[in-house]
Amino acid sequence: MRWSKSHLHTIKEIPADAEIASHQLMIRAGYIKKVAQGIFTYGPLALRAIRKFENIVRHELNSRGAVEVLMPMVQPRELWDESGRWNAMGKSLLKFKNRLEQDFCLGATHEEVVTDYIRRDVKSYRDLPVNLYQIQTKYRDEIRPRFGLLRGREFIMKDAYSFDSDVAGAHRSYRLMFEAYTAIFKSLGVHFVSVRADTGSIGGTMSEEFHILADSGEDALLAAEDGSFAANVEVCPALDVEPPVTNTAQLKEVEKFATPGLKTIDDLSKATGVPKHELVKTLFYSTAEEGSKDVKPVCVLVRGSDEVNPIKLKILLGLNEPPLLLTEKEVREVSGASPGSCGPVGLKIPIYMDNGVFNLKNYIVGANEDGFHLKNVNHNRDYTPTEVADLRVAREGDKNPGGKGVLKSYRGIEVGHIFYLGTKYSKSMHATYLNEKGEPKDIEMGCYGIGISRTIQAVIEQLHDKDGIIWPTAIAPFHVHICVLDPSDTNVTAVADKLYNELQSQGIEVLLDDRNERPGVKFKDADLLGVPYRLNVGSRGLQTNEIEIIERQSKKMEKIKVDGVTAKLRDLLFSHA
RNA sequence: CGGGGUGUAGCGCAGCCCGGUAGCGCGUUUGCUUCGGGAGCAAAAGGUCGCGAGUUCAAAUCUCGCCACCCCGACCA
Repeated sequence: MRWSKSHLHTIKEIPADAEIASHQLMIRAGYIKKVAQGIFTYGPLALRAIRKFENIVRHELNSRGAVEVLMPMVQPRELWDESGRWNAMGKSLLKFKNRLEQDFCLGATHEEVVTDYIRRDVKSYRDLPVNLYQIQTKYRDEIRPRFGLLRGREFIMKDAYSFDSDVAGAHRSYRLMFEAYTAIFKSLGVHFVSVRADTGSIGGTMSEEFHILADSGEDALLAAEDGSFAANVEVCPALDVEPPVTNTAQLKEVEKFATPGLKTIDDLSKATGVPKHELVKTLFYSTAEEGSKDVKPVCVLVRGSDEVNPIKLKILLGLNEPPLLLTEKEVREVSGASPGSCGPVGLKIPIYMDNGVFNLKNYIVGANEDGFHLKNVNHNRDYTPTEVADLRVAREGDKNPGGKGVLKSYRGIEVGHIFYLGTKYSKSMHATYLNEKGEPKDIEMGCYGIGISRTIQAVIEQLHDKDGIIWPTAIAPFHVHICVLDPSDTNVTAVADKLYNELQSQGIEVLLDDRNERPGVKFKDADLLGVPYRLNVGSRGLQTNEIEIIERQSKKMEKIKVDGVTAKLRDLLFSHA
């Protein structure tokens, strides 16, 4: 591709509305242009990177028996009513009416459409298993789009759906996709991890996320250093390194004492001298469905040093969404006191206790009376917890639930997510098959997503330096970037053109900077765009029949004879594959 | 939706407090000189100051309303 004819435009200045490096670089390098909040046009170079990544994905999926299809972006309400998600998806599903006042939505995900598709054709166990996927634009009406392609409203996604006749088969399909995803992200040459994850609104019982590691990532991850365990903090079991010693202290009498103005655990710890991990925090959550007037409050107890993980509460209570904290007013109605002075004693609602509280004795809690706390409180004497469970947020330094050692924290960008769905959709949408005995059975399903456009930017977020992007060869828009340093020198342009043609004939993708610009401008732009190898073709070097080859990542330069360039690049690009 | 902030030339910003000629840098166009890490000089084009109303002789500037965008929280590939 010749720069002069390719609508490539870079900018020097950092755009004001881009916060993180990858977003700034994509805009500066002209890869993307914002059209509306969270909606972008992909420029020619971005599209090349996207297509390359798509083809890696296709290759790994096809080779494992998945079949590509393409489903509609506009979907009728009826299908979403069948699964119950027309309402359950909430506002992230963009709904609209056509001229006949019929309801439609833009595809945010395709479980409904794909289940409808297969149920029309799959009749027998002989038709299974099958795994269908597509690469397509999705629309989700995100609350707050940000970070460019990392959280867009419109984005390119690969979504795959597996259909099996039994659980064992579904697990095989799941493992196969796990292997495919591992191969896909490995081929990008980035640091990534797979972690245990929450299933969110998709549903299902088994789920793993793939993350590209980056400090600016939105997800907090915990992983053992020996690789024996990794999870999203959302679902990471919280285990104390030192198992709590059985406290054999004598139970003392409950005493009420005044704590005027003490509202936080910090205040209380300072005033009483009791360390935070021996204090008990009392919180209230609403377990009611969204939009319902009823609050259905529950009480949660954790140590003062811990935080409640609402997702664990969601899972424990079998809710669809993580419960929300009660407002101050609601807390007052439930407990009779404001949030700083609440405790479990005397409450008439379910009380869920975190494991960490269980071994405490003679502890301090709020008295459910403003300005007062109780000391020497003990559960199973002064109140009875409904259930004791793991409810706190795990953190760095906690015991590794999968083996030896402790957990370390990382930040990641979620680029892939695989779910075992079971029969959630096949049941509600009546997707059945006949087994060997002629009995109708619900089809076992799995679904598997990769954020294609997000991955492109996540790679940049992990691989860049102060000068620009550093593409891994696998998804680089071009392999080689030729800088024509003296565009008015016919000898220089002749050599550059010859190389351009010769390299392309060998399957090497070349961007030729043939603009009438000074060398410095071209060097800066080459670094910004991030193509793995750069050739400098200039009159100075051609005096000795030499040109320079520079590796983008290391900035290492080597001079080679013109004749040797093609062989050298073939060696660099393809030999170790 | 809650909290904070910003809207002035294609991009990045100043001007606003204290009302009176719309400015700077980058980019763009033309010419000359330059030519290996974002060149120099000269000239030029380009703006309903987010939108609407109000106050005033006079509003980018003061007041009110609306809109858009950005940042911090609850969702997700």
